[in-house]
Amino acid sequence: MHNTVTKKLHEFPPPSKHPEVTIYLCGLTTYDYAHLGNMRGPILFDVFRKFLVEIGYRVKFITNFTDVDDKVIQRAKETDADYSQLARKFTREYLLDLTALGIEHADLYPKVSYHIQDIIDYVKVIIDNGYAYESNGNIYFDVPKFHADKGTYGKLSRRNIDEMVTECRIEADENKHDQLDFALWKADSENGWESPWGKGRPGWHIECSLMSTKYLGTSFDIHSGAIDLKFPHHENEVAQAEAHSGTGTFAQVWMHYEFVNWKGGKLAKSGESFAVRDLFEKYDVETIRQFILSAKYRSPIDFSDERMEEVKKSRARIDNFFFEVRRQLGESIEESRHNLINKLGNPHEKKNMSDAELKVFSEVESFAEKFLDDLCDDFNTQGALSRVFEIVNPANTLINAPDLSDTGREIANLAYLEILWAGSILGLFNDERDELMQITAANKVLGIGGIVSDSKGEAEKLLEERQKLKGEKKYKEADAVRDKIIELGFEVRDTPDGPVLKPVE
RNA sequence: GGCGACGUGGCCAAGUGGUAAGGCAGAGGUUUGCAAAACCUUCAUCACCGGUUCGACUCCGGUCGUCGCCUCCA
Repeated sequence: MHNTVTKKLHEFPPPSKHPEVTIYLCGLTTYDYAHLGNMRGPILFDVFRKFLVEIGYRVKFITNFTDVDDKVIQRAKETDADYSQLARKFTREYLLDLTALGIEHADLYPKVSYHIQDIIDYVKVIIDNGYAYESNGNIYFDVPKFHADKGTYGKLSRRNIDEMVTECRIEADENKHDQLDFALWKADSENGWESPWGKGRPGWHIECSLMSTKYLGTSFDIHSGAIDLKFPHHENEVAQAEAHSGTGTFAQVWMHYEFVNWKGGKLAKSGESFAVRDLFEKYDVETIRQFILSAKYRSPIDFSDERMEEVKKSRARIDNFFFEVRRQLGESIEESRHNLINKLGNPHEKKNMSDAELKVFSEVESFAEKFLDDLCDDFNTQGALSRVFEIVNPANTLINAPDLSDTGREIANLAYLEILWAGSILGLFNDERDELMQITAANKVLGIGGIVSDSKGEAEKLLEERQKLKGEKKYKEADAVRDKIIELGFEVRDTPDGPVLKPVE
């Protein structure tokens, strides 16, 4: 894993941590619908967790909700709403989006509003330790003092504190001793809670220090968030946690992912943006997930309809392979990868394979290792994804061969199962049984009723008609019938075994 | 001004000190009544300039360019 602090790759998780790893991801401020950028973290960590579990770890994954915040309060004022209700609404909506995207729930979603007393206690300790002071009902973190004692402020974001004072754009505040100081607690008579310093509410950074360490311990394995949180948010979290615990061990690894950009700039709720759920109408959730996974997490990724169409098309190749495997194997499809690997992998079986079969088999056989190796390499999802396409080609060659043998059929079957297995980690490549459920999940978010018309029966009738016309060599008429079938949402494929219908997305 | 990331074929995107995965698009071909699907073939010397090295796209320095953060933006 790449660590932001060292800018180097480190072995992760450290062997001493086996078998449990602890992860904290900075979550969402709940004042609006989530946009696609907000989903990069959750999608990445959904895959990362599944991957860690696959290679034998137990994962404790926590991501928070910032439901007490300037932005929430401001939005509530603008819309004349109660701010805690507003926060609850968007928390709920966000969870629906996560579900629609097939993202496994975190182990815990702590909210700021449930941790006010904890935060007050936490701030007290920092004050007692001498790293914070009170000023007109506000509590500020004393950055210069902390830095003088520990010398670590700016370590994460590689900032020089002396230069920051002259160059930074933080506005001077009468209450602060120093420009760099930041609020741990803000006086707020209107939306505040009682505290030893009067009515107020937590500053932004304190919640994450408190909630991460409360549930994961003073020192935990990964702290993650988008790149823009590196400074000041994460830098301040480190300072708070160290000022609180007195030790220099907060997160072992800092993992920052890049932005999702759109039209040359970043997606942001404050700028031009769109809600992720708006995409559900146009793209199925796997397309969205595959798009996010199609670049490394440390690179920015540009969203556009063109990109999404490309993803969709590439995905269609896999679907077509699945379709062909299911069509040809039908009932005889073997469900266990291990059975097939054991059977096909024994020397006797190998001896009877043709050269072509042997070649494909060895590629399929080594797939899983390559796939996991890529993910092991700083979570290279794009590399892992490309492995899937690497076995689709040879497997397609096999299954479409006119002289397909039983062995060849089994090898193709194995390739199919390997891809399903990879998909279970990536949250992709569900076969048709699950497709309907996902559509339903997305539709629930959109409030669309799940009406599925029975067009298949009709299409089948038309297909028979087309066959008859073809037999009479009335090709024009046959093509017209085919057009009708396409209108019903099916493709017609003429296979050596006769025509078949394939539902179009 | 400070800090950070990045610049790989028409587009997107991995990767590596020893001559560049994968996807999309393009061209040609096999198959097909046609189409669809599939397969085969074909398409780059890695922004530029220096340096280190037997050898660099990969390491170092510089130049140019793009983007982000420094504003409670994921």
